[in-house]
Amino acid sequence: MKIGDINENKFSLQSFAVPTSGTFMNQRIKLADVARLAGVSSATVSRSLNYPNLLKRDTFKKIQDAIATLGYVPDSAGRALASRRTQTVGLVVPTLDHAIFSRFTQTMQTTLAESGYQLLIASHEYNPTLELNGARALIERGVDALVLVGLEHSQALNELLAQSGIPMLATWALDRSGKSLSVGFDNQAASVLAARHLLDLGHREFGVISGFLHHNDRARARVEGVRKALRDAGLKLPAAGIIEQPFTYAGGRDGLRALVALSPRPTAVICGNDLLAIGALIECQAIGLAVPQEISLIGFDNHELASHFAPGLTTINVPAAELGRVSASTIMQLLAGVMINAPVELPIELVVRGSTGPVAMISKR
Amino acid sequence: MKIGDINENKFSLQSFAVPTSGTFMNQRIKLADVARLAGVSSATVSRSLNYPNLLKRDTFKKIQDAIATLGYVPDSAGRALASRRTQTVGLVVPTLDHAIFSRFTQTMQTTLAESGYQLLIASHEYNPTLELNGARALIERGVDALVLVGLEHSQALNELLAQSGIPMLATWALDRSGKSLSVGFDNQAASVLAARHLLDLGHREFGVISGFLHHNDRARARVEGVRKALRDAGLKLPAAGIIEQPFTYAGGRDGLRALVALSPRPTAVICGNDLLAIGALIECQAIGLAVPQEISLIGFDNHELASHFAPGLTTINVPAAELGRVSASTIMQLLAGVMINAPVELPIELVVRGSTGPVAMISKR
DNA sequence: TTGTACGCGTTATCAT
DNA sequence: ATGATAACGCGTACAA
Repeated sequence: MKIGDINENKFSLQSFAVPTSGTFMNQRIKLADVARLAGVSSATVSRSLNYPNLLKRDTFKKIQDAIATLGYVPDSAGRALASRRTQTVGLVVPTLDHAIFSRFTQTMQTTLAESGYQLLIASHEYNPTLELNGARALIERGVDALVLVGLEHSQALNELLAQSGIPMLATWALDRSGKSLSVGFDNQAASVLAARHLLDLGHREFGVISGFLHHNDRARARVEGVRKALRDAGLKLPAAGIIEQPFTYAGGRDGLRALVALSPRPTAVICGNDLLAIGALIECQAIGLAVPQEISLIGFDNHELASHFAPGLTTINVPAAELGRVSASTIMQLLAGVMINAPVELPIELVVRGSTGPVAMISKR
Repeated sequence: MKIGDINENKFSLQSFAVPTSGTFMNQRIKLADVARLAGVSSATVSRSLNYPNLLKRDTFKKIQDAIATLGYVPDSAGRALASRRTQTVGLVVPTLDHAIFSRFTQTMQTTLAESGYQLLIASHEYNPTLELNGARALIERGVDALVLVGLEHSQALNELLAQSGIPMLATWALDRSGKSLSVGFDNQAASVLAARHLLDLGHREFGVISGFLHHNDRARARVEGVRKALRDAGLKLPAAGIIEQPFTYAGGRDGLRALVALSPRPTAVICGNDLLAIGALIECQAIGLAVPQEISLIGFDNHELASHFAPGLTTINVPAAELGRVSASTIMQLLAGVMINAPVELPIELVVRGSTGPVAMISKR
């Protein structure tokens, strides 16, 4: 082959680049170059990429060889423009700083990558404006689908979603109304489970350490679950018994300190997530309150850590990794044209631990 | 205006879509539509997007109005194809499951978003093949720059990077050779600092709990630092004193159990990251070893948690969030054409805590 | 300051 | 089974 064969209108002195050469070679190779080297039309090369089984074995091989020798890499911009799809999924999360969301993101990314999809992320730190901007940015990038956390969003975001017509998946919650497709679990039922368990143990005075309820429908559902379970038992959760704190260890410590100052003092405390629960545990330890002998603590989310150093803690395990996997595959189905018309509910578990390990697993499903 | 004005070749019965209408309206609006409504050429609309100050105030306003009424959203595929840039940065991390990397990712994303860039991520779980695949996928997506963790990569990945000619940034490490641009800190110097501190306290028997050293140049550098400090003091780190464990709490527990079984038993233990350090702490607590009275523990990374429940732990604070910020802005500079020819080094700190809080902060810079 | 016209790299439609 | 060619939506010389 001659040098000029590569990109008809350029002339270059270097011997044609093999992929293993780390030398300078920035004349980007395109589909047409491959076609010329393989002696076929560019349409055929394109087909070899997208519908390989439409080609004669022989032609396919020739093209594969040409691609290899030239080190051709398809350009996704051209591809996106022509095909109107980017093979890209957008994810908007509150933050990656919480283990549950980073774990969720991690498995989503891995699962999508297995199917050739890439993940574009944005985070909003529980700020609706940032959430809107993030979603808009991802939509502009042409994501084929968008994954959001929770059901409630700003009016502007809902409009943007409706207008863009892009497939959307809500996660970490269930939309029973059927207005949007959702994959998640029942936050309220989970804390009902927790509160019932504590009621069964004889507790009557409850406290809740929650994250900020504003702009967080999951957090509100969790508090609501406690309220409901108590109401069903003829009890009431006093307003003072709900402490809103930032999702940090320090928040958990402060929350517990506030609760033990109440009278009557709660004997049972339900924490909105793992950071809060562990913070509360640390504070108990610091002020010499035995868990669960003197005070029962239930924490949401994944408590690998808590189970190590405070075996008495009861936890509600939230399936963050599983949620990522299921969300990703649900998205893939959507994009493949499969109609899904019911929320996908994942089971949750209440894990009651004695000093030596789990003594009971109560599942909600 | 007439309905047919929007997209010359289509006819639609609906009144033209205002952005606040959540109705069906999926004839995507393009630059030319805006141009027509504003009564200007499409070139002018394009300029209003990219070089607004080249326009007459008046023209600009007209175009803004048209954009607003039509709810126009630029298509990044067309833009990328024409401009050869995607306003997208790729990040390949080992995993988002470790707090340091998710925190790093979080701040990178936020910082990039502030400048209109989006973040595409891939993770590889310390598997070089997955790292290669991830990088390749991101490059195919046309990322304007690529951020990797560490300096050592597979031969194939190095070749891919060289061939693609895409701007690359190495993070979490420093490339003093100047072969690649890097932003990070000196992992080895950090653990020298830690080991010296322990030597000064009179310790002579050392142990190290590390992550797996294979395919992890940062972990190797950390162990090497301990070895070096001991060598300088005329001591030797025995091979049996280096325990490789998975980066988990359980790994830390197992590691500590292995170390205390040695004879002579180490009185000083340096852990490769926070999960390992906290695991080791938990194990100390479980077997009734007082920290730091009976055994001194130093852990890498961010120990907000450890500082809460084990105030005696000395930590090497790794600036994960700061690293994300600096990495992002370094990338932005690179893309703006700024030449950077030295590694960007971030300071690290050894935080020595007494029972009530920090008693010393030893900085390395 | 604004308009004209072409090209970016790929897919898809229609032939053959 | 393969080829020719017209989109896809935008940026940017160059011209005016």
